[in-house]
Amino acid sequence: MESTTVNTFIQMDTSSLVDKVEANLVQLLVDRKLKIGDVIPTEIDLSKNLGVSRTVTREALLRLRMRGLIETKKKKGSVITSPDIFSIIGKSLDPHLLDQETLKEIFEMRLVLEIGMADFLFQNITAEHIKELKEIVKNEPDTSEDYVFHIDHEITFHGKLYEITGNQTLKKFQKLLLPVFDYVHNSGLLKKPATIKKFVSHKGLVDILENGSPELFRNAMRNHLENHFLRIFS
Amino acid sequence: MESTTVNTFIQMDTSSLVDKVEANLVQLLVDRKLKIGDVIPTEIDLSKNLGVSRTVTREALLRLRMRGLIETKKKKGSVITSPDIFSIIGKSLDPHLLDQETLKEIFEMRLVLEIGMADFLFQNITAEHIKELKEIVKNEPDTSEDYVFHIDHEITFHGKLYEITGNQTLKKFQKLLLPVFDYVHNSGLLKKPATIKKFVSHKGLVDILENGSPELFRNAMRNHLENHFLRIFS
DNA sequence: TAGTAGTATTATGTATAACATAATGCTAAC
DNA sequence: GTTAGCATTATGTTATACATAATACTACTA
Repeated sequence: MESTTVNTFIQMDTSSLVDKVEANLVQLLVDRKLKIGDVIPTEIDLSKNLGVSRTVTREALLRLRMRGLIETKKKKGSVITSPDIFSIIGKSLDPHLLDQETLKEIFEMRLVLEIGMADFLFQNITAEHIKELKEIVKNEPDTSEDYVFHIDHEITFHGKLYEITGNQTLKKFQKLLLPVFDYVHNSGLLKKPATIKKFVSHKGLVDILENGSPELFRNAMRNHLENHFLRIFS
Repeated sequence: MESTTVNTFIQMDTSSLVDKVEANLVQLLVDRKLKIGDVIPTEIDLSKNLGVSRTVTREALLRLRMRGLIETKKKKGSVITSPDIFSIIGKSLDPHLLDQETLKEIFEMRLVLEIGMADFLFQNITAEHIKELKEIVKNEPDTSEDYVFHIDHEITFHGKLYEITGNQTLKKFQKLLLPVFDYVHNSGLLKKPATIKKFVSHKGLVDILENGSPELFRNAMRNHLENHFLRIFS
């Protein structure tokens, strides 16, 4: 708690006009006064009704557009759209601009996700899924020796796992982070393959999915991913 | 593959001037021509050098600002900042604008994360952490009967767990999703508490962290969170 | 009458100029 | 040496005009 005297001060409203207009428009969406598919008035109409210049209106609309709340077409004006956070983020997530520490942590996060997924996998998996997974890993070498990670193959396999969980948001999240993984794989951050005594391959994972338990799967996945992981930082 | 005739057509460049300027500036960042902390020229200087109007430059800068790549101060101009994806997302993540299915999936995602965290928790946890956790759960009732979830208490406890992992990105991600949880808790989406035979309390979790194993913790956490989870959808 | 070329209309995209405002630095008075 | 007050500067905001692309409309031709 601060001194009572200080607390009597009123916080100034330092927000700009654009801030206010933006908040105003978002509030309209939240209140469902405007629903998905609705077209919103033209910049000029909005400006008149809000009592601000067209410039300000434009900047506010630009922000909404960047947030994925509207789409703007020439002539027809803007229409409300359902925001897909992850695709929005994806557009402005440039791995080149992340520092090494963050990249490492994102890799860790992937590890956490794929270990934590186990229960959902076993809960949702079907014979059909198993079949598809087997198809994916068919041409993969059996042992870990001189096994070269092919990033595309990696993505296909692990992407399938995310898909099996049935959780669209999770899947989108993975898709979002793909460029990051891709970047790490292609940018010399990876060291020589670390040799782990007993490396679990994709085939091994599929086998466990078919015959094993969530517990077994978690350990196997940890082993599998740690092999990647250890390659990033000495 | 399409017909060869069609392929001979050259894709038109439909991007707007603002698009180009934005890409141009981002490229500068990526190429490390501009580093974190650097101040970038004034809008007027940029406009002159790029050969576009101040309007265009402003819009491009606004986009960079929304992407968290720069911060703008009056008078001093803009400075390059290290982008914090999650705080950016947070600003444009409004639970009110998400549909029920997505909300449910985000809750599932939390479950996945907190189960998957187990290994990292046991790897990083110290006696000091245990002490702090015990302090947090001190005033909590022992059994599950008529136990009322206090959202603040929830956040404190689970937030601490994220913190213990030592993964800043993970922690930020949790912080990002907090408004979503808060919204769900306060918006009537939650049904009556589901009665699970053997409910694991926060105290139970701390106990396992002190004396148990990752395996035990995962099962306990699953049990613990499912109690929340079952309250969302009938 | 149907179909198309050409024109009009309209709303966003871009440019320019001017003033408002806030943060910073400078100067002079005490 | 401190501070009030002014000057400076770069962003914030307004206003106006024109460019451009998408749509709607019109009239002409087969």
